[in-house]
Amino acid sequence: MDIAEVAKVSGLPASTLRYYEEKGLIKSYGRNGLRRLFSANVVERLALISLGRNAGFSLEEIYEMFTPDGPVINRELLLAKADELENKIAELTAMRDGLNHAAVCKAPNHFECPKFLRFLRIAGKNKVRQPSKLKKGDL
Amino acid sequence: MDIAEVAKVSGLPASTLRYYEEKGLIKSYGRNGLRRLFSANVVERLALISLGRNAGFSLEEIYEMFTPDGPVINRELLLAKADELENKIAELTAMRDGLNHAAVCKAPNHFECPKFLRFLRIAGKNKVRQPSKLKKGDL
DNA sequence: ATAAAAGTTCAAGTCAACTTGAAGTCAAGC
DNA sequence: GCTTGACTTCAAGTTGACTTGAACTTTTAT
Repeated sequence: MDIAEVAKVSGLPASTLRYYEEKGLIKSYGRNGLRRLFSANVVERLALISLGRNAGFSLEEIYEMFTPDGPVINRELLLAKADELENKIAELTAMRDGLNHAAVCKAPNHFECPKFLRFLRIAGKNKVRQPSKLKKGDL
Repeated sequence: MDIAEVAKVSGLPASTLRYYEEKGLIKSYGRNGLRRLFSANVVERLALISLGRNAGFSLEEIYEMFTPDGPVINRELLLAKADELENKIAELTAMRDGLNHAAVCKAPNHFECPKFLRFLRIAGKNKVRQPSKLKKGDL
């Protein structure tokens, strides 16, 4: 497939595909003249990347998950990431419940609603790192 | 509370608190000389902001969720956001399962493992917008 | 054979969400 | 009452993830 076709089926702009290739997240198997040639499985790989991005992982983290770390497969890493997701799922669930409640709650201000505060507290129990970077003693 | 105390209990740097105030996400009730004074409830508000950020919402989206939209409370918006979360939860769950499986899978390459591909496909069913912006026909 | 369409590189630009630095102001403890 | 350290503003810098533009090369359709 050429880059335009990959762009079409993946929904990602060609510029993004070049960028991902540069970062080592996908690769082309060769060239037709100057033009990159991609094999079909790149599409699944891209789906996985999008999934990871959507889940809040950085491109670098995703790269690490893809890459066998030395001779051993990165079993530990994958399990750790699965665990991160587990925590995040719990958080999102609490937030979803909080929002659904807030939408119908009669309290003048959600911070005065005990139910709402309870969801907040549940969410707070799973201290998950922030999306981007966080330094020193944050949270 | 002064800014240092809020920083301490929230875990966020003072610079972030000033930034959030500038963006209208939190407010100080007054000043002691130049110094901002915050009431205690700002801490819960910050927890909610962090939760939202962690869930992948932008500061602007979070601001909108906080702000009653005209005379009517933003019921629709909150329910829509809850729904977004619902989709995201499904995606994260599929990804978590995929990772847990990949960690123990014997297949030489996950893209050849039918189980793994199934998780990918499940995740793909819920088309959720990307974390940042996405244009035209993406995904 | 040739011109348009599509691809290429590389440098620079953009955007959100902060952080950092310089220069100044105050309040509190001694 | 004076220093010191915590705070202030404002402008500029940073990072990740891309996007855009200019200048150029091919492929492909006519």
